[in-house]
Amino acid sequence: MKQRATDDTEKAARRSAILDAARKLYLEDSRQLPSAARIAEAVGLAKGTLYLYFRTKEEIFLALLAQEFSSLLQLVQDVFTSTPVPPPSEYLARYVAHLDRHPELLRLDSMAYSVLEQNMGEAQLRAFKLGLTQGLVAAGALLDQALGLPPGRGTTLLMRTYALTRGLWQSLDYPPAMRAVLADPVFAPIRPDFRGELTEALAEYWRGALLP
Amino acid sequence: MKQRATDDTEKAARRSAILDAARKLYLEDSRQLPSAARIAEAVGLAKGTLYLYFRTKEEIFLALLAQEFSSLLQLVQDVFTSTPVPPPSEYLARYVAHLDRHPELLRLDSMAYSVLEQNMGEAQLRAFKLGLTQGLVAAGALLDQALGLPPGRGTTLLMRTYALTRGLWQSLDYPPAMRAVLADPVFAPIRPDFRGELTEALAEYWRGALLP
Amino acid sequence: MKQRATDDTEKAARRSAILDAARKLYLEDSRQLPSAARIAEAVGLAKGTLYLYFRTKEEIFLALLAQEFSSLLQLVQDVFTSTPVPPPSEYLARYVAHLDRHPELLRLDSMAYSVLEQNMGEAQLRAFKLGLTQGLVAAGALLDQALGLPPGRGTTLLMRTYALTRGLWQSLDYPPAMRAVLADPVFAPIRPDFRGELTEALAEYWRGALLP
Amino acid sequence: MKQRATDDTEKAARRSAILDAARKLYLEDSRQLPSAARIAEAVGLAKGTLYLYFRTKEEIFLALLAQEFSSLLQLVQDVFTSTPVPPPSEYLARYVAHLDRHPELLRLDSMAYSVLEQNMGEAQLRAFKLGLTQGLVAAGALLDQALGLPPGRGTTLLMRTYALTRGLWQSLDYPPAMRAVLADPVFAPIRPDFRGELTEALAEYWRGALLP
DNA sequence: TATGAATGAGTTTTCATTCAT
DNA sequence: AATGAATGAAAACTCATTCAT
Repeated sequence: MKQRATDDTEKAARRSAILDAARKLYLEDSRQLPSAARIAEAVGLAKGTLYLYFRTKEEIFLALLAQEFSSLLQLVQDVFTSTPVPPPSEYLARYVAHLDRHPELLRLDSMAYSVLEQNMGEAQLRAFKLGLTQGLVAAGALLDQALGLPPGRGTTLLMRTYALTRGLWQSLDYPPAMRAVLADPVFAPIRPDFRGELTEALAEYWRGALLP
Repeated sequence: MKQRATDDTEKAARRSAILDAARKLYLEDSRQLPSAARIAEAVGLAKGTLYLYFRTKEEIFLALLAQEFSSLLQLVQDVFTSTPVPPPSEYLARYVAHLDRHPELLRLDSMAYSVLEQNMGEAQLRAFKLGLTQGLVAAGALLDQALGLPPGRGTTLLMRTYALTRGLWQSLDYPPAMRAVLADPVFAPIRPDFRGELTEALAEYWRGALLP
Repeated sequence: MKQRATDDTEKAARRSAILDAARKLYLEDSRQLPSAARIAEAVGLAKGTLYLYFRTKEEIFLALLAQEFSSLLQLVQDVFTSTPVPPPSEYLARYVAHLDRHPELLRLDSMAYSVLEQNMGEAQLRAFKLGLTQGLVAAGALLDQALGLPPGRGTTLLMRTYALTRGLWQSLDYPPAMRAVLADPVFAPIRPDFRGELTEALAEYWRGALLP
Repeated sequence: MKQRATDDTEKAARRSAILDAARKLYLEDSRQLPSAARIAEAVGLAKGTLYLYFRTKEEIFLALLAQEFSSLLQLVQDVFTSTPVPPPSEYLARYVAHLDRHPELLRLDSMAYSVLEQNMGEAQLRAFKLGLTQGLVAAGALLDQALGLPPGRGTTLLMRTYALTRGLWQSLDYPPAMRAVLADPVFAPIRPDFRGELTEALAEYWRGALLP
């Protein structure tokens, strides 16, 4: 990395490096957002420099989340613009696989509700939410087209799909400290196998949703 | 309230008073858990006294959540032990209505993921989770019986139902600061009408899940 | 000092101990207010304990200043309630001596203008100023009586006396770094002898003010 | 303004532009010195450029103060070199009027004590103080001549006059937050009318000082 | 000369929890 | 059992100044 990021490309790279460091640190201990000091140290920048690229620590977190959502939505495009159009089940399979490869996504998202309250300007929240919505609507439109759904229906499907995903995650993914607890047979009925449970639940939901 | 709680009834009453105060305070500002000092003041006890009834602040929060879940599961019993057995749609309608009357439930639950990580002993988490599971399994069994489902299926249904609920809530309920933002027409596609959205999504899910 | 200050007397003593430590530390380096951490360490209390006695660091500073002013005004009483009533010149001599014995007074006061802006609630400022005014008016009334002045005149005299004092101090007392500079003969015309200069200036002012 | 200041005239102009911007910004909010970034922005220069003209931010502040004092001393010349020599009262009237037209003077000066401590090299302080002294001595000499005073007496008079001024200002000018407070009748005895109070106090002082 | 990206020191305050009374 | 005084860890952010470009 150059000593100074002077043009826009270099600046974007630096921004990106900060996000990468934050993600990495977060995965090491996802009980809490890494401190600004640790992130700075990990990127090899001074604390103050972080604040040239993000106005608050929460903004870093939000940018990370935006990246994650963006790549999740990208999947819709990847799947439904290929020909012949694959069946929804293929999308769901790849969706689950994507979440598996990006364990930070649902963890970050599950902290979002608490974090967003704390230190975010309305404008920043709006921008974040707007970007998300636009991506969602665009992906939904693709779905409408590929599956011959009425306009807007794809967006709804995607949103409910993600809602079910997030809800299940929070029921089934427990902090390390909790893992031991869940091994106990009394917990069998809630089978803490996120991937299998998600696959099945989504299949049920989509079956109901796509009924004529 | 007596000055000193000597017998078990009095102690339970005091415990209960603490939880009531905590719930009330939380509803006044659900962006964060009320501080131990404020709760104490609201119940009319000294700060230290709180710690005679709960080991940590998070334990108060967890006890509250347990109460909420318990009353939500109670609904299953209320509905499915009546004769003739009402159709699932009635359960769903009453479920949605219950959530409406208990706005603290989903808010508390949405903070749980972050909070539980922070300051909970494993034993306490286990106890909480165990109680929840037992209630869930019992309610699931009732469902199995009433609807003639295979054993364990009711539990699964209830868990997925709640997962969808929680996931949608987090997508659609935004902090006061965010409300204004969501009013913007660009956000129309994600219709921030939690109740309607939930009703429809649950109907779809149950339709898919109950298909032969 | 007891481990815990339970009654009001002990609390007042603790408050006082904090102020004493703050004054001592300030005199050691009057370029800036000592940090909360250093004060706490000096009194032998935890940082947090300071905030049980004062709401902000600035409040400590203000309380200190209030003490100083109070003892300065006390002097008026000491002098002008004795019989026979001594001449004003005696009061002035003792006034100058008092300032000499309390080097922190004028230093603190000279920082006040900047500090007060920073972190003070209006209510606290008001309380401070009000106390000061009441003390000033009471002392002024004593002066009126002792010297047979028209009502209110004593207050005015005292205020102007202090104004001249503070103004001269700021012209003549320079930070250690500056001392060397002032030794230079080119500065002779402004004779950096605060005590002498003050004595003479006050004599002139009072002469003019007490003319018939 | 040219892009690059190459000769001395251009450099002086740039220096002057910086001071003007600093003064303007300071008047907008005199609770604190404007930040280097804001000054740079206001002049249309980069932050770094400021440091080509002033070594520290405090040096900017000091240069500003020097300007102000210089124009205040200029008044002595304006008044006492006219013929016939006007009475001291006229000088005092114009002195008060000047302060009225230059609200930044006393405000800046009142912050000086705190600020000067913090970040000034001894050499810079010396230069500042020296300039001030020379101006004061020169003005004092004019006074001696005009009023037939013993040598050095004029300098003393001016210094004490300014001391009284500064001291009264600090007693009577309060930050905006304090204004509301002072409106309260309990504060009447200290009549927060700087101009009137100053006029009267100076009259008394000069009367006493010019007595035979 | 001018720029502006990078630096990094520095400090208050909150609040869950403990424990002397 | 109840009190409430005492504890102390923990971290974001600003902004004057430097120096690579």
